[in-house]
Amino acid sequence: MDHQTTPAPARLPAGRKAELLAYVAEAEHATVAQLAARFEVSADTIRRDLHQLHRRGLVVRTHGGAVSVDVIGAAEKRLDVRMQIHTEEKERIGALAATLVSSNSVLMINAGTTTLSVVRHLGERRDLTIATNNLRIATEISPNIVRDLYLFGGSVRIGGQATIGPVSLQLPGGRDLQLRCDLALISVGAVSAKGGYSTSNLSEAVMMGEMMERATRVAILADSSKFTEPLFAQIAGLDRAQYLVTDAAPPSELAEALGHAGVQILVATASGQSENHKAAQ
Amino acid sequence: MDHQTTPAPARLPAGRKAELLAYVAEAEHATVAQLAARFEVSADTIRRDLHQLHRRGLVVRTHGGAVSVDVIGAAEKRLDVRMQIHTEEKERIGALAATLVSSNSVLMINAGTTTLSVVRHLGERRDLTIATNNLRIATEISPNIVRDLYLFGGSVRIGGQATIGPVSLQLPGGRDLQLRCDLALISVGAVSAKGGYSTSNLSEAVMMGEMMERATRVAILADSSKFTEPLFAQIAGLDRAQYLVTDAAPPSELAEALGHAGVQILVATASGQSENHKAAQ
DNA sequence: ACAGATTATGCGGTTTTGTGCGAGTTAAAG
DNA sequence: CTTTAACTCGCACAAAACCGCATAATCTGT
Repeated sequence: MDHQTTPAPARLPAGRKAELLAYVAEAEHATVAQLAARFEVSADTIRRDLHQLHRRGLVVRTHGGAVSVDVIGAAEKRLDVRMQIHTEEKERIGALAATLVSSNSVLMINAGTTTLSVVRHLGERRDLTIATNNLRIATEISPNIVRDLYLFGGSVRIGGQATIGPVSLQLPGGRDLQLRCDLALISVGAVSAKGGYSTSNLSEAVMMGEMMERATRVAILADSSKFTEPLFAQIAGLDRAQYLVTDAAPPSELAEALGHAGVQILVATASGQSENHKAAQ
Repeated sequence: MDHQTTPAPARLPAGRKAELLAYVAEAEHATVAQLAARFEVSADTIRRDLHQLHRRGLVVRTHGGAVSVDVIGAAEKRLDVRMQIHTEEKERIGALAATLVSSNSVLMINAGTTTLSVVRHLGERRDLTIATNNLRIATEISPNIVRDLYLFGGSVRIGGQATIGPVSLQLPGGRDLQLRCDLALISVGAVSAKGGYSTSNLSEAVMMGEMMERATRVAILADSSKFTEPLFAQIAGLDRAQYLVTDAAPPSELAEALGHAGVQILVATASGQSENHKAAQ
């Protein structure tokens, strides 16, 4: 696989980024120096490009270069079926979001790997009441921290470990009860100034919206790759949440919109633990 | 498993970690010295890499090297299965009960290890519709054999991998639907001539009863240790089922009662054949 | 068309990360 | 109990990343 296509004279930034993405995708991995030489720009420019592509989730940035998302996906998928991509960012977000949870409170948690990582960090809490549509929570949670665990019934999303259905429970006795909770933990697909919170699956969007409506406080979980254009189905406007837990400060426009909507932004910095930096490998 | 792919020509740190992970995954275990030679870096670097992968749960660190999570995962799973007293009898019962299931049919399955073993033997079926309160089914079933999978919501029984609630589903739209199925697979706690089918948990008994009422045909799964006195909560009378799948012929008094109730007794023998007892009236 | 604003790029600084080496410590094996 | 191998910790050095700023290119509004 030779990449001697063009000497790349004067090209548009966007065009270069597209080629850069194609290059990384085909070569599976590339170093910054390599790319700088190939496109005849400075290493700093390559870094900035890769940073953008990383934020859009098209590439995984690493120290020294970048690797294709398929590669990391394939590598992790091969042996990590039970524990989906559990990256450093998601763990940090989960740990920070867990600080919003106090003992004896009532939670609603939607499906998703990010919310699952919150559950892993609830070690000190006790007597929680949790209602969720996430099947994995039932298997991963420690029995010590939970008083009651309820699972919303419905259709099981194939592949995903979640159910799709209404946010309600009919306990033996027949009639439907109105449910409330202290805190809803919702992992969304996208956060944008224009489109608010959104995701790509309509049924899931409905569920998330219902959970949010039943909650006294709402925390949105979204890593920085979710700061993009709105996706297919809008869940709610920005002002519907009290907290946004993420791993990097949102772009200024979005930050301003969130501030205007009264959303408190919690950023999980890497400094907490002296672990590795970006999502490696 | 030949790993003579590359002599490792100046790789990215992250890229090396990815390959390292793949190497460990395939070889199942590897020593630090081995990996250091393979990737042409110092043993210290390998140690640091393994430490990071360990923190992310992708590998298990041991003295001298690391082992793949699959291996220990499989070991745990075996242990897990053993914990459920996953005897050969139950597997035989599961295999035999699976013969009652035809493609394109609609099943209701209750919680329990015996019913779970039925699911493992459905390999050839296709386009099944399954409704259950068993969380394990959602994770263990192959997506190829199921068209739709529904989970009854409710309280999650601690320790047990099952939900407790009414046998109904409210899909988005609001109102409750009447459900029917072709076959209900019910694993019970006891079968007796006097007490019919019974179990020790009241809520579960209610669920089993509801599943049976909604089924055209009912198969009871019970190994021979269940031919005892009735337990706390009666589920239904003997005549409510069409089949009893077990691993040894019941005592004569019970066999007679079952025959009188019109129950066909399927015995899974050690040789894999099924004896077909239709007790004479 | 032109001035101002926005974006993109490169450069020089500092800071962080990755790596190897050596000393001291700990764990496994004979 | 001894001995060897592996681990931990601290340090040093180099590469990479980050930050701020200056400059060039591009876009926008009148």
